[in-house]
Amino acid sequence: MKTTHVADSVLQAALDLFATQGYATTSVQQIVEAAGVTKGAMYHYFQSKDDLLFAIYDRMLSLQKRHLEEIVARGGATTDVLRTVCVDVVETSIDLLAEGTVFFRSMHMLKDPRRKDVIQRRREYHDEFAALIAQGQAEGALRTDVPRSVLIAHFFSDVHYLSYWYSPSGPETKTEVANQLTDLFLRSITVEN
Amino acid sequence: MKTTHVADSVLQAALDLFATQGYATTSVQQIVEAAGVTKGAMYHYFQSKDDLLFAIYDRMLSLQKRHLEEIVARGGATTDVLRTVCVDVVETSIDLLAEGTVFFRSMHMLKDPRRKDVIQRRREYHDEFAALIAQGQAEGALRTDVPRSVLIAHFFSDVHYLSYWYSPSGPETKTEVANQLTDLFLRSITVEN
DNA sequence: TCCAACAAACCGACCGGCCGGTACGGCTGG
DNA sequence: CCAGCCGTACCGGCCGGTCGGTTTGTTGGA
Repeated sequence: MKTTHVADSVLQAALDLFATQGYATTSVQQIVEAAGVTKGAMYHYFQSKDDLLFAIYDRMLSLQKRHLEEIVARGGATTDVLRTVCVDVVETSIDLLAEGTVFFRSMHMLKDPRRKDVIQRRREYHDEFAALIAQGQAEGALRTDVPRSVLIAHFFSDVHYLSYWYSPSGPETKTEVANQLTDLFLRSITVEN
Repeated sequence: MKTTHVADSVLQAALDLFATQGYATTSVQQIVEAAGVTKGAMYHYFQSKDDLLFAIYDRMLSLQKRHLEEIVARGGATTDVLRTVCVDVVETSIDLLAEGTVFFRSMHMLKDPRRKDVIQRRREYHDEFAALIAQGQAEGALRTDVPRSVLIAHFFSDVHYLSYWYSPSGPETKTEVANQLTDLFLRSITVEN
């Protein structure tokens, strides 16, 4: 436990600073000062500044994927599963608001082997969601007159945009927003009665 | 015309590089080399690297605002105006895809007097859109059981996300996508029959 | 129980390199 | 001949990363 204290506080400081100032404009010196450690200590646990960014992404992607798979594994009617997934994705994204901010803003800064890795895992996540939509379409519950890729982009756009407008101290709780956005999304992609 | 040739090519090069590499990781040297001019020439027309970023934002915001006001001034039934606005915003955003990428990714890099200015103009734009939604609600055409701020975020999220997935060389034309996204949005915010 | 021996954790001064910006001089069209 | 236009060489500063050395912890043999 004691061993990872330095690494943890560095990661937290990096996350905060990256989210507020951006990755490129945050110096390693700022990070270690905010974390209360020295550069030497930091470079003992991380190989590069890039490592910090990747660690943030890694944690977020792992958590999101785990959530998605747990819900899908639980089973149920397709539309119910889809609704549960949507609500959970929004709620999780609100929990990880800072990570999301950094993710979308600074992904292009990752060096190449790791950037490819992140893109691939993100794609897998998208594909799993796409499979749910496809299943709903096959069952006749979801509309097919709009390309599936557009439907998916339409959903993830909401998730993506959260960090640009949602504030935990605002009028709505994360659960309310999650249900509202999910409702708007499902209403738009369900076949007319 | 000749006078602005240097300024134009610098701006174009800056836009391309900012969109692909990010603002902070693009050096002034790269920009002037890509534009085929020298640093001295560039600094004759721009005061700082910041100027380039602001010029890009300024052009985009002006164009978007002009479009919105023209459509609103043209008048008509509220829901028709709203549809026209939505389609136009998406189409315009696709035309300015690179600008959008830079905007959302690098806005936090703008120095403060100008950042405030950009945020303010963006807010005015949002407010004008919000007024349209409010009018639709007052007429009973749009639902009121979801906070208006959420409805608005729901729309702008689509616009925002375009630069992350849409490609002009992809299967769908900008007009198709504009109509599809507008349709999804309006369907979700219209009152049930 | 104590100490030698070693490893891991950590420190912080330092480095090469690049970056935004400037100084200044020459060119050139009117 | 002058005023704007542009080229070039250069600067101070900061940044990511390193490296030799010190401290702290741990192990094992007598």
